[in-house]
Amino acid sequence: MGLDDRKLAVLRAIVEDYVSTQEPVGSRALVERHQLGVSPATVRNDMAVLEEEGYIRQPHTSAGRVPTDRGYRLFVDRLSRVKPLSPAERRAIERFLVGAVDLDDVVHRTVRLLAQLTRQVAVVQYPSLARSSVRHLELVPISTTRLMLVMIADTGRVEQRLVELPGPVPADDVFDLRRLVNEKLAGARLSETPPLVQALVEEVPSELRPAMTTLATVLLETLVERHEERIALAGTANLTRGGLLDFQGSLRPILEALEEEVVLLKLIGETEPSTTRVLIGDENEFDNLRAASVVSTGYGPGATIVGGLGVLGPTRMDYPGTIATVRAVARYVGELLAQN
Amino acid sequence: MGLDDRKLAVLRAIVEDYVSTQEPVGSRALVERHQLGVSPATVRNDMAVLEEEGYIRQPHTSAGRVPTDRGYRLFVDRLSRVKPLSPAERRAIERFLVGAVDLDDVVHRTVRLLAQLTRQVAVVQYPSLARSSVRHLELVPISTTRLMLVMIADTGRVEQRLVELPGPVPADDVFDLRRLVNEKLAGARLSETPPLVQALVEEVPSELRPAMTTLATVLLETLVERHEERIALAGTANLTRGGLLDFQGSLRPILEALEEEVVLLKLIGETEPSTTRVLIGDENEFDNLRAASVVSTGYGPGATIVGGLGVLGPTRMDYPGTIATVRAVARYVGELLAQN
DNA sequence: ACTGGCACTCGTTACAGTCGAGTGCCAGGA
DNA sequence: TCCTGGCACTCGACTGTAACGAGTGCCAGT
Repeated sequence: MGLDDRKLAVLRAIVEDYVSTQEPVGSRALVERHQLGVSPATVRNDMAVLEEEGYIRQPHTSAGRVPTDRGYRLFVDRLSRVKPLSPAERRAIERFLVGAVDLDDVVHRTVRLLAQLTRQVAVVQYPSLARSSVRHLELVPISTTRLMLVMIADTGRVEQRLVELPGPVPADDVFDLRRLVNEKLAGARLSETPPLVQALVEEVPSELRPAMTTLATVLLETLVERHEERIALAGTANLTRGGLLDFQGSLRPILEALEEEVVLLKLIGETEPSTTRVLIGDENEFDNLRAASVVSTGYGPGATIVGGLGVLGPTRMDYPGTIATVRAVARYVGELLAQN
Repeated sequence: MGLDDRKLAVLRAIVEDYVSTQEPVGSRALVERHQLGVSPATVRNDMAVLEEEGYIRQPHTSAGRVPTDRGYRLFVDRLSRVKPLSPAERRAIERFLVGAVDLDDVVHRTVRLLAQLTRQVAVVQYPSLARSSVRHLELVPISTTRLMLVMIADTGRVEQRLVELPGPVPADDVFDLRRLVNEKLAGARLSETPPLVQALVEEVPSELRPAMTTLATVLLETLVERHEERIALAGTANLTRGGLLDFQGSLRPILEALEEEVVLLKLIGETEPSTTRVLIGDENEFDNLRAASVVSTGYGPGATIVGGLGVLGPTRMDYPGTIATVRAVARYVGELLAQN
């Protein structure tokens, strides 16, 4: 059980070397590249203990050692030192994000930036509707029996839906509907709208009742149930970095997982606020992603969190660097959002 | 030069066999699996000619033959028979597309459907703004100096942009701006708006002039220059089908190309109307896609074309089947759009 | 508690040999 | 003239063997 300082140092050295060389690391190489102050034989003894405890393993009998998921976990929790961003990286972040023109633009730039800086697959969740408030609802007549409903949230998100009315509704009535809906809902948190919408249907003058009823249905669907979350993805080509060694030879399961919004949301959807979350290997719940790690965090204007972002890569990844980058990008995006 | 009927039949047989088995096909196997009515030796002579003409080649001296890009081209142009969709496929298409609730939904369902049916990477271009008309422009005040501009196109697309006004504009003025802008632009084709916007700025009452000027800038940017085209993608996991044999061992270049919207647009952006376009191997202009083929076509309500869709896969693909599917899906989507 | 030394394991590489699919070519026949 | 059977040849795929070497575990010595 007892892992003295040197054993921890050995584990750290193994992780660092393996991450950078991608090859199992042996005892001799270790003492050469790090100042451990002991001989290879001693290191071997330490390694035997580390292996017994499940922190490292040998791919085959006569090979060096490789960290296990558990080893990475220990490394991340206790051994990694914060790696400050290089000035070049800071500059890249700033340069990349100025000039963003609307929310879509911000999200797209962010996700590309993250992919580029970390050289991994980047995922950015649009500001969650659940955490947004209604800024304005617009009703645009398409024909006498059709409306386009446009919802603008305070986070900048815009959602639209076609509303098929039960019968023709004159322009004046549409005007009234718009006013009523906005009076009641503007400023409300999305998550609090259902009772308000319900109340609306009941309060509305009887001639507007049928139209309002269908409108309410669509509203609830749009605001609460459907779509809800959107996601942007970039850098899938980075999966091919490191040949086929990572991901045990097949990108198939990874690519499949990346196509599922639900999966991505679970991965980067923020849970505890403002912490950076690291999921290593089989710590995440999806079989397809057993060979991958995810580093994610929440972002938002000021202290509030409106969405998550993160990256996905091989378990053999540069955790300190990636964590630093993810955090930095999240902070910058938050500042950017605060300006709007 | 002269390719008699039998030689063409041989080529067709080679393509069909290679597509289904993924292995170089030899003369004996050919006569066994197809009723060519001649001996292997004869087929070998024909093969020699086909090879000389560049339609097939041998991976190595003692192997069977494999079609070249040129061979596929000839096959697609002259040898493939139309493959009718199976009833199951027809049903899948219908089932998949009913219940789509707005444009985003239509596009997403379509792209997933295409990927699923063809088992390849599917790409769907949103209805091109260039081919859309303005249905309505909405101005939503965010603060006294900020507006959210929302443009709704007749194709269902909705674009939004934040407008930073040069100074505070009272609500009444916003109201006027909205009316003016809609009077002038509603119904106009997007491509025809620039002069109209220009005229607007000049005609507007002087107290609205500064606001209208910035608004005009943003309008032009939104309507004509920026974003312009959007794209949906699905089925990247299908790239891993067929092991690493397709795409000469590395998905890297393919994945990189798929991340570039510009590339995708060039590939599936429709050129001549209503034709199905097939780009085989190096016929397309991107080095990264030398090992891939693209089947694409335009779609739109009725006879007009508003966007493109298609699939990307290995040159060794089932062209007749893929072409049939792409066409069918495009037709259904067109019908769906016509209903709105 | 650490170290040098040593036997051992086992994946990697190189090389030789066999097998067999597939070819090109030629001489003979319809 | 065109097709066919036959035959020698090529060359990749596979198999078996041997040498190599990185790395280990263990033990005796300091």
